[in-house]
Amino acid sequence: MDLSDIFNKANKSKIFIDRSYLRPDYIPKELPHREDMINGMGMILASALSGSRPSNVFAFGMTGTGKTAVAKYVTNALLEHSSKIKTPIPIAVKLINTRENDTSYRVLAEMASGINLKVPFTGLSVAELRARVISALRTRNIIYIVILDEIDSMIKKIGDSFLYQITRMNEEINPSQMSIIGITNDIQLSDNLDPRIKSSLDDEQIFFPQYKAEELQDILSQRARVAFLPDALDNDVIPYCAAIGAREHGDARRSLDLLRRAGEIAERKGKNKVTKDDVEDARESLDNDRIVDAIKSLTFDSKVLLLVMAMSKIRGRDKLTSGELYAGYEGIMNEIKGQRLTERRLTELVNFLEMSNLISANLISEGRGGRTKHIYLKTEPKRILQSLSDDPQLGDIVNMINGNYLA
DNA sequence: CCTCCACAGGAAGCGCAGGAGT
DNA sequence: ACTCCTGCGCTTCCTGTGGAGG
Repeated sequence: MDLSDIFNKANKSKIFIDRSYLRPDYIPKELPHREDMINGMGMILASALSGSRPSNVFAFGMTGTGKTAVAKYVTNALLEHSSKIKTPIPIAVKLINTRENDTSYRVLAEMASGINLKVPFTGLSVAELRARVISALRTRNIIYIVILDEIDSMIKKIGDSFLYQITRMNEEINPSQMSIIGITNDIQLSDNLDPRIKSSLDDEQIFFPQYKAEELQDILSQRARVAFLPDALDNDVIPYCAAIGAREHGDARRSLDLLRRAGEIAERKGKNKVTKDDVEDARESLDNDRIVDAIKSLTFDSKVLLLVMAMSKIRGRDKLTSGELYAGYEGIMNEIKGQRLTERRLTELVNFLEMSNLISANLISEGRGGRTKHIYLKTEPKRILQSLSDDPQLGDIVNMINGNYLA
Protein backbone atom coordinates (compact mmCIF):
# COMPACT_ATOMS: atom_id res chain seq x y z
CA MET A 1 0.00 0.00 0.00
CA ASP A 2 1.09 3.51 -0.76
CA LEU A 3 2.02 5.63 2.21
CA SER A 4 0.17 8.66 0.93
CA ASP A 5 -2.92 6.49 1.01
CA ILE A 6 -2.44 5.90 4.71
CA PHE A 7 -1.81 9.56 5.34
CA ASN A 8 -4.85 10.56 3.35
CA LYS A 9 -7.04 8.19 5.26
CA ALA A 10 -5.65 9.42 8.56
CA ASN A 11 -6.22 12.96 7.39
CA LYS A 12 -9.84 12.43 6.59
CA SER A 13 -11.16 12.66 10.09
CA LYS A 14 -14.81 12.03 10.75
CA ILE A 15 -14.60 14.11 13.88
CA PHE A 16 -12.12 16.98 13.66
CA ILE A 17 -11.61 19.88 11.34
CA ASP A 18 -8.57 21.07 13.28
CA ARG A 19 -7.93 19.87 16.79
CA SER A 20 -5.25 22.49 17.46
CA TYR A 21 -8.00 24.97 18.32
CA LEU A 22 -8.54 22.93 21.47
CA ARG A 23 -4.99 23.20 22.68
CA PRO A 24 -4.58 25.20 25.89
CA ASP A 25 -1.97 27.51 24.36
CA TYR A 26 -4.17 28.53 21.45
CA ILE A 27 -5.42 32.07 21.94
CA PRO A 28 -8.76 32.64 20.16
CA LYS A 29 -9.81 35.98 18.73
CA GLU A 30 -12.25 36.41 21.57
CA LEU A 31 -12.02 35.28 25.15
CA PRO A 32 -15.59 34.87 26.39
CA HIS A 33 -16.36 36.07 29.93
CA ARG A 34 -13.01 37.73 30.33
CA GLU A 35 -13.92 41.12 28.90
CA ASP A 36 -13.52 42.87 32.25
CA MET A 37 -10.03 41.51 32.80
CA ILE A 38 -9.00 42.24 29.23
CA ASN A 39 -10.20 45.82 29.51
CA GLY A 40 -8.60 46.21 32.90
CA MET A 41 -5.23 44.94 31.78
CA GLY A 42 -5.53 46.80 28.50
CA MET A 43 -6.11 50.10 30.24
CA ILE A 44 -3.06 49.58 32.40
CA LEU A 45 -0.78 48.58 29.54
CA ALA A 46 -2.09 51.24 27.16
CA SER A 47 0.20 53.85 28.63
CA ALA A 48 3.09 52.03 26.95
CA LEU A 49 1.73 53.27 23.63
CA SER A 50 2.27 56.86 24.69
CA GLY A 51 5.76 56.10 25.90
CA SER A 52 5.28 55.90 29.64
CA ARG A 53 5.81 52.90 31.83
CA PRO A 54 2.67 50.90 32.67
CA SER A 55 2.09 50.04 36.31
CA ASN A 56 3.05 46.60 37.49
CA VAL A 57 0.11 44.21 37.50
CA PHE A 58 -0.68 41.31 39.74
CA ALA A 59 -3.09 38.77 38.24
CA PHE A 60 -4.37 36.02 40.46
CA GLY A 61 -6.88 33.19 40.31
CA MET A 62 -7.00 29.39 40.17
CA THR A 63 -5.50 27.33 37.34
CA GLY A 64 -7.44 27.43 34.09
CA THR A 65 -9.19 30.72 34.80
CA GLY A 66 -7.61 32.46 31.83
CA LYS A 67 -4.85 34.51 33.45
CA THR A 68 -2.12 33.55 31.02
CA ALA A 69 -4.50 33.69 28.07
CA VAL A 70 -5.60 37.22 28.94
CA ALA A 71 -2.01 38.37 29.44
CA LYS A 72 -1.02 36.93 26.06
CA TYR A 73 -4.13 38.28 24.41
CA VAL A 74 -3.64 41.81 25.68
CA THR A 75 0.09 41.96 25.02
CA ASN A 76 -0.38 40.55 21.52
CA ALA A 77 -2.96 43.21 20.82
CA LEU A 78 -0.67 45.82 22.28
CA LEU A 79 2.23 44.80 20.04
CA GLU A 80 0.00 44.65 17.03
CA HIS A 81 -1.39 48.09 17.68
CA SER A 82 2.05 49.56 18.32
CA SER A 83 3.29 48.26 14.99
CA LYS A 84 0.50 50.15 13.23
CA ILE A 85 0.85 53.50 14.93
CA LYS A 86 3.98 55.41 15.74
CA THR A 87 4.87 54.81 19.39
CA PRO A 88 7.41 57.14 20.95
CA ILE A 89 9.30 54.18 22.46
CA PRO A 90 9.36 50.62 21.08
CA ILE A 91 7.70 47.95 23.18
CA ALA A 92 8.99 44.46 23.91
CA VAL A 93 7.10 41.69 25.71
CA LYS A 94 8.44 38.49 27.21
CA LEU A 95 6.42 35.73 28.84
CA ILE A 96 8.43 33.70 31.30
CA ASN A 97 7.05 30.59 32.89
CA THR A 98 8.78 30.58 36.24
CA ARG A 99 7.79 27.03 37.01
CA GLU A 100 9.91 25.81 34.14
CA ASN A 101 12.52 28.52 34.71
CA ASP A 102 12.71 28.25 38.45
CA THR A 103 16.12 29.70 39.24
CA SER A 104 17.13 33.33 39.30
CA TYR A 105 19.67 32.56 36.63
CA ARG A 106 17.13 31.10 34.24
CA VAL A 107 14.62 33.90 34.74
CA LEU A 108 17.30 36.46 33.95
CA ALA A 109 18.39 34.40 30.93
CA GLU A 110 14.79 34.42 29.69
CA MET A 111 14.63 38.16 30.21
CA ALA A 112 17.76 38.44 28.11
CA SER A 113 16.29 36.35 25.32
CA GLY A 114 13.26 38.64 25.24
CA ILE A 115 15.48 41.50 24.10
CA ASN A 116 17.61 39.34 21.78
CA LEU A 117 20.54 39.28 24.12
CA LYS A 118 22.44 36.01 23.80
CA VAL A 119 23.71 34.56 27.05
CA PRO A 120 25.10 31.13 27.96
CA PHE A 121 22.67 28.92 29.82
CA THR A 122 25.15 28.37 32.58
CA GLY A 123 28.60 29.60 33.58
CA LEU A 124 28.03 33.23 34.43
CA SER A 125 27.43 34.50 37.91
CA VAL A 126 23.90 35.73 38.56
CA ALA A 127 25.28 39.19 39.26
CA GLU A 128 27.14 39.20 35.95
CA LEU A 129 24.06 38.07 34.08
CA ARG A 130 21.97 40.72 35.74
CA ALA A 131 24.54 43.35 34.84
CA ARG A 132 24.46 42.25 31.20
CA VAL A 133 20.68 42.43 31.03
CA ILE A 134 20.73 45.88 32.60
CA SER A 135 23.40 47.24 30.29
CA ALA A 136 21.61 45.82 27.26
CA LEU A 137 18.43 47.58 28.33
CA ARG A 138 20.34 50.80 28.87
CA THR A 139 21.56 50.87 25.31
CA ARG A 140 18.19 50.06 23.83
CA ASN A 141 15.58 52.51 25.12
CA ILE A 142 12.46 50.33 25.11
CA ILE A 143 9.48 49.62 27.29
CA TYR A 144 9.95 46.05 28.39
CA ILE A 145 6.90 44.20 29.67
CA VAL A 146 7.90 41.04 31.48
CA ILE A 147 5.19 38.53 32.30
CA LEU A 148 6.20 36.26 35.15
CA ASP A 149 3.83 33.32 34.95
CA GLU A 150 3.26 30.97 37.88
CA ILE A 151 5.21 33.28 40.08
CA ASP A 152 4.09 31.40 43.19
CA SER A 153 6.15 28.34 42.35
CA MET A 154 9.23 30.48 41.85
CA ILE A 155 8.74 32.15 45.19
CA LYS A 156 8.22 28.81 46.87
CA LYS A 157 11.51 27.62 45.45
CA ILE A 158 13.87 30.58 45.66
CA GLY A 159 12.09 33.00 47.97
CA ASP A 160 10.78 36.47 47.29
CA SER A 161 14.00 38.47 47.49
CA PHE A 162 14.76 37.75 43.85
CA LEU A 163 11.38 39.14 42.88
CA TYR A 164 12.27 42.28 44.78
CA GLN A 165 15.50 42.53 42.81
CA ILE A 166 13.62 42.32 39.55
CA THR A 167 11.11 44.97 40.50
CA ARG A 168 14.01 47.24 41.45
CA MET A 169 15.90 46.73 38.20
CA ASN A 170 13.68 49.37 36.69
CA GLU A 171 15.69 52.04 38.51
CA GLU A 172 18.90 51.02 36.78
CA ILE A 173 17.91 50.63 33.16
CA ASN A 174 17.38 54.22 32.13
CA PRO A 175 16.33 55.21 29.47
CA SER A 176 14.49 51.87 29.10
CA GLN A 177 11.59 51.10 31.38
CA MET A 178 10.29 47.80 32.66
CA SER A 179 6.88 46.63 33.83
CA ILE A 180 6.14 43.35 35.55
CA ILE A 181 2.97 41.35 35.14
CA GLY A 182 2.94 38.75 37.88
CA ILE A 183 0.62 35.80 37.48
CA THR A 184 -0.14 33.46 40.34
CA ASN A 185 -2.37 30.49 41.03
CA ASP A 186 -1.95 30.99 44.74
CA ILE A 187 -4.62 33.42 45.79
CA GLN A 188 -3.09 34.08 49.18
CA LEU A 189 0.36 34.72 47.78
CA SER A 190 0.11 38.47 47.89
CA ASP A 191 -0.54 38.40 51.64
CA ASN A 192 2.63 36.46 52.34
CA LEU A 193 4.96 38.62 50.31
CA ASP A 194 7.63 40.88 51.64
CA PRO A 195 5.83 44.23 52.07
CA ARG A 196 8.42 45.98 49.90
CA ILE A 197 7.57 43.72 46.97
CA LYS A 198 3.91 43.95 47.70
CA SER A 199 4.01 47.70 47.44
CA SER A 200 5.85 47.68 44.13
CA LEU A 201 4.07 44.77 42.50
CA ASP A 202 0.64 45.46 43.84
CA ASP A 203 0.14 48.68 41.90
CA GLU A 204 -2.77 47.06 40.12
CA GLN A 205 -4.55 43.83 40.91
CA ILE A 206 -6.75 41.79 38.65
CA PHE A 207 -8.68 38.91 40.10
CA PHE A 208 -9.76 36.02 37.89
CA PRO A 209 -12.82 34.23 39.28
CA GLN A 210 -13.49 30.59 38.51
CA TYR A 211 -15.52 29.93 35.40
CA LYS A 212 -19.07 28.80 36.02
CA ALA A 213 -20.40 25.78 34.14
CA GLU A 214 -22.38 27.96 31.69
CA GLU A 215 -19.33 30.09 30.96
CA LEU A 216 -17.26 27.02 30.28
CA GLN A 217 -19.95 25.88 27.88
CA ASP A 218 -19.57 29.12 25.94
CA ILE A 219 -15.83 28.69 25.76
CA LEU A 220 -16.11 25.09 24.64
CA SER A 221 -18.78 25.87 22.05
CA GLN A 222 -16.69 28.66 20.60
CA ARG A 223 -13.72 26.35 20.13
CA ALA A 224 -15.83 23.39 19.05
CA ARG A 225 -17.29 25.35 16.13
CA VAL A 226 -13.86 25.60 14.52
CA ALA A 227 -12.31 22.41 15.84
CA PHE A 228 -15.03 19.85 15.14
CA LEU A 229 -17.01 18.93 12.07
CA PRO A 230 -20.67 19.93 12.26
CA ASP A 231 -22.73 17.35 14.17
CA ALA A 232 -19.63 15.57 15.42
CA LEU A 233 -20.63 16.21 19.02
CA ASP A 234 -23.57 14.72 20.85
CA ASN A 235 -25.66 17.40 22.52
CA ASP A 236 -24.64 16.50 26.04
CA VAL A 237 -20.88 16.34 25.40
CA ILE A 238 -20.09 20.02 25.91
CA PRO A 239 -22.30 20.44 28.98
CA TYR A 240 -20.67 17.37 30.48
CA CYS A 241 -17.10 18.57 29.87
CA ALA A 242 -18.09 21.96 31.26
CA ALA A 243 -19.63 20.39 34.34
CA ILE A 244 -16.47 18.44 35.12
CA GLY A 245 -14.31 21.53 34.63
CA ALA A 246 -16.63 23.60 36.79
CA ARG A 247 -16.48 21.05 39.57
CA GLU A 248 -12.70 21.16 39.48
CA HIS A 249 -12.39 24.84 40.42
CA GLY A 250 -13.79 26.23 37.15
CA ASP A 251 -10.86 25.04 35.09
CA ALA A 252 -11.13 25.83 31.38
CA ARG A 253 -7.94 24.00 30.51
CA ARG A 254 -9.28 20.84 32.06
CA SER A 255 -12.53 21.11 30.09
CA LEU A 256 -10.69 21.70 26.83
CA ASP A 257 -8.36 18.77 27.44
CA LEU A 258 -11.34 16.55 28.09
CA LEU A 259 -13.08 17.65 24.93
CA ARG A 260 -10.02 17.13 22.78
CA ARG A 261 -9.22 13.73 24.24
CA ALA A 262 -12.82 12.62 23.93
CA GLY A 263 -12.71 13.54 20.26
CA GLU A 264 -9.51 11.59 19.77
CA ILE A 265 -10.96 8.56 21.49
CA ALA A 266 -14.10 8.63 19.37
CA GLU A 267 -11.97 9.02 16.27
CA ARG A 268 -9.80 6.07 17.16
CA LYS A 269 -12.91 3.99 17.67
CA GLY A 270 -13.88 4.92 14.11
CA LYS A 271 -17.05 6.67 15.21
CA ASN A 272 -18.37 9.82 13.58
CA LYS A 273 -19.91 11.23 16.74
CA VAL A 274 -18.46 11.96 20.16
CA THR A 275 -20.64 10.82 23.06
CA LYS A 276 -20.70 11.25 26.81
CA ASP A 277 -19.10 7.83 27.20
CA ASP A 278 -16.09 9.04 25.26
CA VAL A 279 -15.76 11.93 27.69
CA GLU A 280 -15.82 9.45 30.54
CA ASP A 281 -13.07 7.45 28.84
CA ALA A 282 -11.16 10.66 28.18
CA ARG A 283 -11.27 11.53 31.82
CA GLU A 284 -9.79 8.21 32.80
CA SER A 285 -7.21 8.34 30.07
CA LEU A 286 -6.08 11.83 31.11
CA ASP A 287 -5.83 10.82 34.75
CA ASN A 288 -3.80 7.81 33.79
CA ASP A 289 -1.47 9.83 31.58
CA ARG A 290 -0.88 12.34 34.29
CA ILE A 291 0.08 9.67 36.77
CA VAL A 292 2.19 7.62 34.39
CA ASP A 293 4.05 10.73 33.26
CA ALA A 294 4.61 11.81 36.83
CA ILE A 295 6.01 8.42 37.77
CA LYS A 296 8.22 8.03 34.74
CA SER A 297 9.82 11.41 35.23
CA LEU A 298 10.85 10.64 38.80
CA THR A 299 14.44 10.01 39.80
CA PHE A 300 15.47 6.43 40.36
CA ASP A 301 15.38 6.56 44.15
CA SER A 302 11.91 8.13 44.18
CA LYS A 303 10.73 5.28 42.00
CA VAL A 304 12.10 2.81 44.53
CA LEU A 305 10.21 4.59 47.30
CA LEU A 306 7.00 4.34 45.31
CA LEU A 307 7.68 0.71 44.60
CA VAL A 308 8.01 0.04 48.33
CA MET A 309 4.68 1.78 48.90
CA ALA A 310 3.04 -0.25 46.13
CA MET A 311 4.42 -3.55 47.38
CA SER A 312 3.23 -3.03 50.93
CA LYS A 313 -0.18 -1.93 49.75
CA ILE A 314 -0.49 -5.14 47.74
CA ARG A 315 0.34 -7.00 50.93
CA GLY A 316 -2.50 -5.16 52.64
CA ARG A 317 -0.53 -2.47 54.48
CA ASP A 318 -1.60 0.86 53.12
CA LYS A 319 -0.01 2.98 55.84
CA LEU A 320 3.75 3.17 56.32
CA THR A 321 5.80 5.25 58.70
CA SER A 322 8.93 6.95 57.46
CA GLY A 323 11.08 4.37 59.23
CA GLU A 324 9.26 1.48 57.59
CA LEU A 325 9.52 3.12 54.19
CA TYR A 326 13.24 3.70 54.59
CA ALA A 327 13.72 0.09 55.70
CA GLY A 328 11.89 -1.12 52.61
CA TYR A 329 14.01 1.17 50.47
CA GLU A 330 17.13 -0.27 52.04
CA GLY A 331 15.88 -3.77 51.31
CA ILE A 332 15.37 -3.14 47.63
CA MET A 333 18.65 -1.29 47.25
CA ASN A 334 20.48 -4.23 48.86
CA GLU A 335 18.67 -6.58 46.52
CA ILE A 336 19.85 -4.74 43.41
CA LYS A 337 23.18 -3.73 44.97
CA GLY A 338 22.46 -0.05 44.46
CA GLN A 339 24.05 2.92 46.18
CA ARG A 340 21.74 4.06 48.99
CA LEU A 341 20.84 7.67 49.72
CA THR A 342 20.79 9.02 53.26
CA GLU A 343 17.52 9.28 55.17
CA ARG A 344 17.91 13.03 55.16
CA ARG A 345 17.73 13.01 51.40
CA LEU A 346 14.84 10.54 51.40
CA THR A 347 12.72 12.90 53.51
CA GLU A 348 13.08 15.40 50.71
CA LEU A 349 12.09 12.84 48.11
CA VAL A 350 9.05 11.93 50.18
CA ASN A 351 8.08 15.59 50.32
CA PHE A 352 8.48 15.80 46.59
CA LEU A 353 6.30 12.74 46.05
CA GLU A 354 3.69 14.33 48.25
CA MET A 355 3.81 17.53 46.22
CA SER A 356 3.36 15.46 43.09
CA ASN A 357 0.21 14.09 44.67
CA LEU A 358 1.35 10.48 44.35
CA ILE A 359 1.37 9.90 48.09
CA SER A 360 -0.07 11.68 51.08
CA ALA A 361 1.89 12.16 54.26
CA ASN A 362 0.71 13.42 57.63
CA LEU A 363 3.06 14.32 60.40
CA ILE A 364 1.82 12.39 63.44
CA SER A 365 3.08 12.22 66.98
CA GLU A 366 2.54 9.00 68.86
CA GLY A 367 3.93 10.22 72.15
CA ARG A 368 6.59 7.83 73.32
CA GLY A 369 6.19 6.10 69.98
CA GLY A 370 7.92 9.10 68.49
CA ARG A 371 7.09 11.57 65.81
CA THR A 372 6.84 10.35 62.27
CA LYS A 373 4.98 10.68 59.03
CA HIS A 374 2.11 8.41 58.15
CA ILE A 375 2.47 7.84 54.46
CA TYR A 376 -0.28 6.61 52.17
CA LEU A 377 -0.23 5.75 48.51
CA LYS A 378 -2.70 7.86 46.56
CA THR A 379 -2.49 5.74 43.44
CA GLU A 380 -3.43 2.22 42.48
CA PRO A 381 -0.40 -0.01 43.07
CA LYS A 382 -1.18 -1.61 39.72
CA ARG A 383 -0.57 1.69 37.95
CA ILE A 384 2.76 2.12 39.61
CA LEU A 385 3.87 -1.37 38.65
CA GLN A 386 2.69 -0.70 35.10
CA SER A 387 4.61 2.55 34.86
CA LEU A 388 7.77 1.00 36.25
CA SER A 389 7.69 -2.34 34.47
CA ASP A 390 9.81 -1.07 31.57
CA ASP A 391 12.27 0.74 33.79
CA PRO A 392 15.77 -0.42 32.89
CA GLN A 393 16.85 -0.95 36.48
CA LEU A 394 13.62 -1.78 38.27
CA GLY A 395 11.84 -3.68 35.49
CA ASP A 396 12.98 -7.11 36.64
CA ILE A 397 11.86 -6.65 40.22
CA VAL A 398 8.56 -5.17 39.13
CA ASN A 399 7.85 -8.01 36.78
CA MET A 400 8.68 -10.50 39.51
CA ILE A 401 6.21 -8.79 41.84
CA ASN A 402 3.69 -8.66 39.04
CA GLY A 403 4.04 -12.42 38.57
CA ASN A 404 3.39 -13.11 42.25
CA TYR A 405 0.63 -10.58 42.33
CA LEU A 406 -1.27 -12.15 39.46
CA ALA A 407 -0.71 -15.70 40.73
C1' DC B 1 4.97 18.15 84.75
C1' DC B 2 8.79 16.02 82.60
C1' DT B 3 10.89 12.57 79.42
C1' DC B 4 12.09 10.68 75.61
C1' DC B 5 10.89 8.48 71.14
C1' DA B 6 11.52 8.69 66.02
C1' DC B 7 11.81 11.16 63.28
C1' DA B 8 11.59 16.33 60.57
C1' DG B 9 14.00 19.59 58.50
C1' DG B 10 17.60 23.73 58.73
C1' DA B 11 22.60 24.91 57.71
C1' DA B 12 26.70 24.17 55.62
C1' DG B 13 29.36 22.32 52.43
C1' DC B 14 31.12 18.89 48.91
C1' DG B 15 31.96 17.17 44.15
C1' DC B 16 30.69 17.46 39.72
C1' DA B 17 29.24 19.36 35.13
C1' DG B 18 29.32 23.00 32.13
C1' DG B 19 30.60 27.40 30.73
C1' DA B 20 33.35 32.17 30.83
C1' DG B 21 37.39 34.71 30.76
C1' DT B 22 42.26 34.85 30.13
C1' DA C 1 45.36 24.89 29.65
C1' DC C 2 44.06 27.20 33.66
C1' DT C 3 41.06 29.30 37.07
C1' DC C 4 36.72 30.87 38.55
C1' DC C 5 31.82 30.79 38.68
C1' DT C 6 26.96 28.60 39.41
C1' DG C 7 23.30 25.00 39.83
C1' DC C 8 22.33 20.46 41.20
C1' DG C 9 22.10 16.36 43.86
C1' DC C 10 23.66 14.88 47.73
C1' DT C 11 25.90 14.14 52.63
C1' DT C 12 27.11 15.50 57.35
C1' DC C 13 25.90 17.42 61.38
C1' DC C 14 22.74 19.29 63.84
C1' DT C 15 18.65 21.21 66.59
C1' DG C 16 13.64 20.94 67.14
C1' DT C 17 9.23 18.82 68.51
C1' DG C 18 3.90 16.68 69.82
C1' DG C 19 2.31 14.07 73.00
C1' DA C 20 1.74 9.11 75.63
C1' DG C 21 3.81 7.09 79.31
C1' DG C 22 6.19 7.64 83.43
